[in-house]
Amino acid sequence: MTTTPSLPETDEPTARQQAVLDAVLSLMVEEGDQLTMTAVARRASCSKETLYKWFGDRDGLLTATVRWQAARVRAGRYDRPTLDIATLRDSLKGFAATWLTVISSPTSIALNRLAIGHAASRKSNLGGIVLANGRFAIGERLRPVLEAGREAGLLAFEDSETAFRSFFGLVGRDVQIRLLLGDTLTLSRDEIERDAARATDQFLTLYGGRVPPRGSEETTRS
Amino acid sequence: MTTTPSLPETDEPTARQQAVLDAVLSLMVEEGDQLTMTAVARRASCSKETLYKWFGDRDGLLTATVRWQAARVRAGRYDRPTLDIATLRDSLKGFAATWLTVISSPTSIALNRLAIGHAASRKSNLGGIVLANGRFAIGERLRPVLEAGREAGLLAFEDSETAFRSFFGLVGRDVQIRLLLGDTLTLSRDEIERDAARATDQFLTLYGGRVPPRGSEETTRS
DNA sequence: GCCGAACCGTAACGTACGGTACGGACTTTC
DNA sequence: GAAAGTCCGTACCGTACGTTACGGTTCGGC
Repeated sequence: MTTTPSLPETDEPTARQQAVLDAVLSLMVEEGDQLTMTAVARRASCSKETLYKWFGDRDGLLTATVRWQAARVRAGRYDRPTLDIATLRDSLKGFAATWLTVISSPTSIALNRLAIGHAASRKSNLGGIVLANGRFAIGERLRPVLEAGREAGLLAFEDSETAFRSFFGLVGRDVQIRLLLGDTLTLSRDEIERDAARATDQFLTLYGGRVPPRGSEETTRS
Repeated sequence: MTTTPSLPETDEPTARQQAVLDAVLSLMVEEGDQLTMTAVARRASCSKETLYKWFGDRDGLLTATVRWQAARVRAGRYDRPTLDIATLRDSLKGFAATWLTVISSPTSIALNRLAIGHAASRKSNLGGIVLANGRFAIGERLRPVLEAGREAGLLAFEDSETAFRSFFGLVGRDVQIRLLLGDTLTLSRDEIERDAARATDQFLTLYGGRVPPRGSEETTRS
């Protein structure tokens, strides 16, 4: 309690601090459980005293790590959706592929495992942070796309949130829970592209509006 | 290492041992993280020595608990599917409702959190056991239903596993990951019924065979 | 050249918890 | 009715790890 931690909430960590957080991430991916303060200090070539001065305590370090990774993932940006079906399909497919890539990455798996483990106890809701920057962030970013699609008559739904949740399910299916539980399941670039296309076509079949999804093509097959 | 644990793999635990395992489950749900051997002994009114004699070590106790809960869930049984669309729809809807009920139960949440936490380290794959008795078990039980539906011309797909994964996604959507991460999300009996019906109708829209899903009804709405 | 701040490496402390040992009580067996 | 077995309650041990403290080094400012 000598000094207040220098990362209260919002301000960007310094380059050195970012290096420490990257060390936490790499250690989390490689060692999984053994994420001890001593190991972090050794990997990051810094002293434990510095860790405590910067991040307060272990939870502070983990929280900063989650925020740091979230900020990195948030980097991607998406255009304003236009009004034709091809662009809409491309936007959805891009979202799906990005999402699959994220949830199947070792970093995401390790991070979600950590947050889920912490959600079991009460303190320091890493789970809430991960939810806000993962599931809910992508929902918010996809919403304008869906609503633009509806205004253009390409989609039909009452609640964009409900529609998104179906899309979410069609894209992710059982992938995330299987990976979190340790199933050895590798998604190649091609598989991700194919799954994204299939999920998008299925979503358009279910929620397509007055305009038929695409000519006379059938859409349920991959 | 004085005595070999009396629950090697297969045989049913005694009534007293079942009471201990139930104590573990209740403790897991209530206290989440603080699942210590001392706490289990106190809750179950038994000695730690007895715990170690019966279950070997902590992992043995947790493994036995997972198996015990799995055996309890597996109790449900399903009829041979018949050939008309109404029965198929009822079977699918029943599966969906059961699955939603299971994954939203506090016991399942606590158990999956524990298994996911353990999947991070190497030893003792609780994750594998949970996967085998959860995700994969329900897949195996649903497969004959799907294939009977295909043989009757009510469903069209190449791979039943692929079809099931889409059904799985339409049913579960983001529910499980949100609950695991600590989102406060309560599913009432009515909501589960409605979600199960919606997912089933959507699945039949995507994978319905030569016979149209049902008369002239639309199926994307809940 | 000197001072202080920042930081590294490491040793030390306190605690929590998995695992073990032991005494006492109750039940079963002969 | 005593010996043996089972199990409860509790004290104890060893270790791992979060947290703190301290000496030594580097570096910018004067």
